[in-house]
Amino acid sequence: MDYKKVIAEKLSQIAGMESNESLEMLETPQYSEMGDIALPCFKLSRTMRKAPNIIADELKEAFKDVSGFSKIESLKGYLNFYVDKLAFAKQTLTEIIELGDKYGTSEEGLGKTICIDYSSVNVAKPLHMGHLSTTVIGHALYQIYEFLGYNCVGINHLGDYGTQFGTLIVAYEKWGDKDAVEKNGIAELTRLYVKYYDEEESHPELADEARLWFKKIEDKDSEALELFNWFQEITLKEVNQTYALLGIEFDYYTGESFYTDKMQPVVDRLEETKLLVKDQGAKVVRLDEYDMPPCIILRQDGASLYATRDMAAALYRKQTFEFTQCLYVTAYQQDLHFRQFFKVLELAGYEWSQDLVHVNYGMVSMEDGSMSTRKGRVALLKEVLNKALEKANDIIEEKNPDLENKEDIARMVGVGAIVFSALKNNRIKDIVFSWDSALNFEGETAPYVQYTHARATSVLEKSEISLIGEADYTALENEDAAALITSLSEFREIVKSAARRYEPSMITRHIVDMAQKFNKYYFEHRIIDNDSAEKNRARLMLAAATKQVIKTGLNLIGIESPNKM
RNA sequence: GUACCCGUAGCUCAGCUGGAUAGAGCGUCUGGCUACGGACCAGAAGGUCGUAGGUUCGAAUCCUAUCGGGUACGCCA
Repeated sequence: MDYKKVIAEKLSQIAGMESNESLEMLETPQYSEMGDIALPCFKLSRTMRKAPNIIADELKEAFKDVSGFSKIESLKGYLNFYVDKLAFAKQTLTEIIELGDKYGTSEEGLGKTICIDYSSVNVAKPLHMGHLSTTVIGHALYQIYEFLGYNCVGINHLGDYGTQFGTLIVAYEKWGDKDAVEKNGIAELTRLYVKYYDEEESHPELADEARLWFKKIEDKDSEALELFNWFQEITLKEVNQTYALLGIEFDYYTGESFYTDKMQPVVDRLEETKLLVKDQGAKVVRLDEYDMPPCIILRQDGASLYATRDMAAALYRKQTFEFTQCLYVTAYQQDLHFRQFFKVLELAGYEWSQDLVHVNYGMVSMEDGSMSTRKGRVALLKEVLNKALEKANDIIEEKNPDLENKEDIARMVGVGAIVFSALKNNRIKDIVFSWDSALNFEGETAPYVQYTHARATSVLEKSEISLIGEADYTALENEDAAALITSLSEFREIVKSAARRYEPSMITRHIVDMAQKFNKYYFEHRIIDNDSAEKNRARLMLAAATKQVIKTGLNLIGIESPNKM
């Protein structure tokens, strides 16, 4: 039963409004003393030409016969509805327990496909902290949309195009060693890069060689391609270990180079629509009308650019996957780029350009300055994860040394802590990486929530009463239980909002909210007690429902829920 | 210079399409394990919601201006 709908329908009858219009007027009060659903009557006072408090009084009478509410109260121009707690508790808990991990799912996405472009690792470069946000946000959105019934396509848009790969071949040919690369992977490739740039200072002619090698890659010269593919293989093998640790898999690893032969149609279309104009030797699309600098499509030498490739990729994805939306999870530094190429596609007549979404996020920097590969200030993602894992392990040794599968649990907790910290705040916020806060396991953190889950599990295991059978929900007639049940029931809407706003942090925060309310309840009330089996059952159902929703929520943001820790 | 983003407690942040008394966590101080897991719970202290106008019955939320911080602005990605 949807209480808001019931109220909205009745209100529509009385005030003669559309039902969605009256639904929008309803809100959830800030304080539970003011009821569960509130109708502010201020706007009605204009059309009804009466004082809000009088309208509220009158509506109170009109709502008298509506069932499902234990009390309806008129207060200071608000009409406050108090839902029948017993019925609500029964409905919410039985629903969660019956649906299990399906609770919160939806069919809104059936038959729709969403492409998610995230993580975008560069060939021959390691994953560092700068990749954390895109990787975990993208993965969370993937999980969330799948949960809502969408078909998701996860794409790792590899950075595998550019002269840099020519330089890498030069470096490898001159100073490289097959075994060293096989053995040390990306670290060795990075060493070769650095060596190259050192040498280039005194031997500028190396740059010509690099350009030549890159040209060979583009021309699909077999020797060049073989080396390049090998570098890619080495890179993927290594980064996949980190992805595995995070529990992430991609459907496609189609990088920039994949689109090199797919750009002509884009250029042709821009020519046909007369959007492409020559400017200082380059070909651009002017965007002055839209308060943006021109979007460069072709360089003076005729070579394509970032925007050109991204447009080719968008076209390809539209044709291949027929997406209803295509999300790009990249940092806000690229805001302009996305606004530009979305606009160019729109001007070129691709009406689906409005389905392209730049899911931007803030930058990660180190405490002692900004993140820079050259200055060696990057924290590698795998190092951060390993450190968190060690910390989790230490805590387990200290608090629960007899725990089984310690390594597994330490992985879930340690990795969870890092993922959680990246999904706790709104995407747009910049993050200053600090070991202290990343390795903090108390308060609003993954371990806190996981601990709550383990606690609920523990109680459930301890009890011998089955969840099936008559339950006496009067055992849950207290503020703490009511607050928890409300929070659990809000989960569905939270998931939908998180999807609508591309904001996984909404889920993260709600999980914390549920955990806090459970812990409060747990502290104030016994779950297993010496009263009737029916009362015990009601309280156990509350614990079971909490366990379920926390687990589902954590899963959506890519975090596991250990039963013990 | 232009465009966009951010500004809420000492710190890190919530606050949905404007609604009643602005909320968490961390840190500080204090208290709580003889019953289901103390990675927990409770209490205290801490606020001109950057500033100034405006719209409104009502503004942290919308508009304008302004200050502070950030990002991006043609042949890199």
